[in-house]
Amino acid sequence: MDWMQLQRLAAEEAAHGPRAGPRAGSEAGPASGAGDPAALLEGLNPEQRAAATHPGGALLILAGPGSGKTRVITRRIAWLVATGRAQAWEIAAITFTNKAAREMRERVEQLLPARGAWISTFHAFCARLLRREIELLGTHTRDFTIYDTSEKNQLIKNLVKELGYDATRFRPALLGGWISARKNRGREAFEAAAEAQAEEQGIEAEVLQQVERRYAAALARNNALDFDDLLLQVLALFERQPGVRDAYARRFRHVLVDEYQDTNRVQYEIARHLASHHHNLAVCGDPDQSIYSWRGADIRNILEFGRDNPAARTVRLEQNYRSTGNILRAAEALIRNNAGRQDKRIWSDKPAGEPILVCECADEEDEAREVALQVRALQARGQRLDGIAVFYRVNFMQRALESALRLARVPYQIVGGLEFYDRREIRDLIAYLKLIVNRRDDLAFRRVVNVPTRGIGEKSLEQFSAWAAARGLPLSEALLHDEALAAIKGRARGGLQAFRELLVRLEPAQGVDAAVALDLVLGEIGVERWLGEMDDESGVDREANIEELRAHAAAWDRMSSELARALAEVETAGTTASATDGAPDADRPPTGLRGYLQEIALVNDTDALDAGSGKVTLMTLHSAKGLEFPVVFLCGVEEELLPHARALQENTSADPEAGVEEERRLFYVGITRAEERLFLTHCQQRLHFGQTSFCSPSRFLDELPKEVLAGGASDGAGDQDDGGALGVYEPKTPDATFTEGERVEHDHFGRGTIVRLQGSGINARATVRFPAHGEKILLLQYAKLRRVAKG
DNA sequence: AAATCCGCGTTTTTT
DNA sequence: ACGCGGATTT
Repeated sequence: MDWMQLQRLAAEEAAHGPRAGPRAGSEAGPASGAGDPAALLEGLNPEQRAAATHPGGALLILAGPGSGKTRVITRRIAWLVATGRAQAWEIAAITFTNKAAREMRERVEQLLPARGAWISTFHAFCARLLRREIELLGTHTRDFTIYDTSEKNQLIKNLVKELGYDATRFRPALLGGWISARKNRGREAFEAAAEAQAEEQGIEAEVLQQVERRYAAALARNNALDFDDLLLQVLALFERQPGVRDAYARRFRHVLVDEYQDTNRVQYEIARHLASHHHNLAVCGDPDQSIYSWRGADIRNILEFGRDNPAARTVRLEQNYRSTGNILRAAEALIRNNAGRQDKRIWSDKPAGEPILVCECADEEDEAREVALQVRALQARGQRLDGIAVFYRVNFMQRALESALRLARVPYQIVGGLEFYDRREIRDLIAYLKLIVNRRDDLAFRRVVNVPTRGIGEKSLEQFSAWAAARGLPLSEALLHDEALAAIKGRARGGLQAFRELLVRLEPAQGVDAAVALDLVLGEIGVERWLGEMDDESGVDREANIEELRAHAAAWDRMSSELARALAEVETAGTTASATDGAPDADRPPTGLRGYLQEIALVNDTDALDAGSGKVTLMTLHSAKGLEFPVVFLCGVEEELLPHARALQENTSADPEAGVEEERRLFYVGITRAEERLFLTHCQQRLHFGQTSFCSPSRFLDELPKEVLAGGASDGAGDQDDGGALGVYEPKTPDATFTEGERVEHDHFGRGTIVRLQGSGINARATVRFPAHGEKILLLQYAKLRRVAKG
């Protein structure tokens, strides 16, 4: 989200080289001894060391939460290079999120002078590979566009309409989901299931198939790939072109895959192909943290790794260096309720620490206020805000938390939750950029052909696109034919002509830096008029957004060219191996406009959260995986939310617990992010779709041992004064000062009657009906209410 | 072709 | 409650 931050980062990077990672402290050890193998192993326990120094062959690292997994992988990479077992560029390390990739890259760079290892997500890895090789498949050029989910839905919607179906009944997002599901899991295996499910929703299998076929064709026509295709096309390439497969398999002497429990079938196969020559495949993961089955992740990949690779060495990292005893105990007690897991110990020699606090709140506003107040209290006791995280199950919960934090003047940053790219002006500009790079992108064409308005309406556009379709031409190419325009009448023809000339003028932008291309577009389209015609009474500052985009693009240009320079040095200094040996010829991440587009397609801007930001971090539980914070708040620990109602539906008859168990793992992931303090909150009621619905505490709360909870049994120590903890929490005593129905007086509103009392302690509130002002909800802590005599 | 109005789905989770 | 898309106006 914070674009200025990225810009600053870029500046720093240019000035001082890579900055310290979020957990810089943990890598203090061998920084000085970079390249010295012995120094690289400093501070590792025997298991960690065994994993880091496994010489080759298959390696399975079963890593409990907080067991130093990232540390082991980064040290391993450095160790492989330092001991001459691999060149940096012969290593592929694959992560699941961009955050993880970024962190790993930074930490490896601290240990290792040489850059050049491919450290990225599966998707980024595949995109990079396809930029070089996709033309071998014959369907796309290397300038292919990557469609994100909303672009994909838009395309599907167009197709549904073209087929003459009603897009409200056949909802594009649903269709897209099924198409994606089919691509990701074994295609045949899932086919029947998806169709059955579709039928249930009143969508005929035939429609699904039709749309699916058209969608695949449209992607090819537009020279575009969706997220799933990035993976699938790599697999197709490897399968159809064994030579290419072998070249990469030879080149990547060592392949490492993190979060292996979350790989899907396609990713599994890609990893196997990559390791098919040297067989040095190291995977790392924790079956108890598998939380992506909805995305096709197959937990069997990790459970059966040993079966796939009989010679595999298994290393278990069980010592937890992160959390206090209480937190760890809670996590362990919880996860034990999952059936059929390998019994894995996690242990720590840390003291029990503070108890876990469970807080019942009246509603989501109350909950958010509670979090804000606790944050302030912690801050007053010297807790840094960037050591605090707030997690929630679903994105919509973000709102209440945000507004409470804003009200309490607590600075915060949000991870995930798209926002920025959803803004119209940003999407328009990006569509222009995409169209410049990939002239076949009809989706982008349609988006911007009338932006700013050129008098081109739906009717004339359909007429025009019919002409193009009849000849199998992309829209931007059809535009060059006078014959196509001749058929269009009125104002629209002039508009199309103007657009044609515009595209011609934008042509030179193809090879330039992103910021330069953006400026060219902005200069050509006439920002004034464009902004003028977008309704601005909503108060959104579109000009500022555009400015942010420019700053972001400029920052990216600087960073990528810097990186390219560094890599060029590696190349000239390093080996002269030929291309057939998989040497890093032309092996640089894309730069310029093309690179920028790839970047923003794959990297959510909010991935770059800043550890030194001085801000509280908000994110979903899914985003939280792999991170750690001294203080964690976990909100909405309620039935229907955690476990989520939808997950409960997915308890199939075959596996009646599957849905709940994944939700339990999600909770487990959340708990184990906390180092010192953990707060769990749940509400009595919550606003859902504008309606209040009642909530009961999550079943998972009952699975936590009472002894680790504040106010829990035994422990002897005074839970009651609660001061044993940070002294933060107010005891939950009912506020006896007022009773419902009582007459009270308020400084501002005058006299009224208490309708309702809610909450307690610092959250005690009264709903008071004032004759002159209606009903008001007052925080008793602040509102000075006086009891008045009746009559 | 743009402006306004109405009804419906939204809220799992991410690349 | 809200925003989007479709349908209806002007």
